[in-house]
Amino acid sequence: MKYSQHSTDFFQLVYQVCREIPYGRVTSYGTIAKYLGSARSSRMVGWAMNNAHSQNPPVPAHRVVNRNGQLTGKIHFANPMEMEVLLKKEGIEVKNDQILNFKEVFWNPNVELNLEA
DNA sequence: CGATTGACACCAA
DNA sequence: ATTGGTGCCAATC
Repeated sequence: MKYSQHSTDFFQLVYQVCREIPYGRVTSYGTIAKYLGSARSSRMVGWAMNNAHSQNPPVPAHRVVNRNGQLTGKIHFANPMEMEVLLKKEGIEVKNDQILNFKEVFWNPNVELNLEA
């Protein structure tokens, strides 16, 4: 059932941004929300991820963590441990559900996408 | 339409 | 520094 798959949907925007995340990079919910114009909708972003797995091209939700760089959403993955594995495969150091070099791999769409534009 | 939810973020104690 | 509570926005039931 296609609930709201219009391109204007907030969710779609979230998914789109998530797919924009470069390999080996991660970002936070709040950052995405801010990029979309709703800085206070960080929770919405996380919720959007709830349907991320239902999207046709599954969004790399494993590259999205909270502002602490903590893998809070790993539990929502089919295999929670897969999130860590995926991140590690991308060169991201994950220890105890915490991205060690979070600051290094952090990707800021507000900045990078603007520079690219 | 009203109430609840949700993978967060921020402020206060 | 750590813990707890509140706020926010949109979607879902």
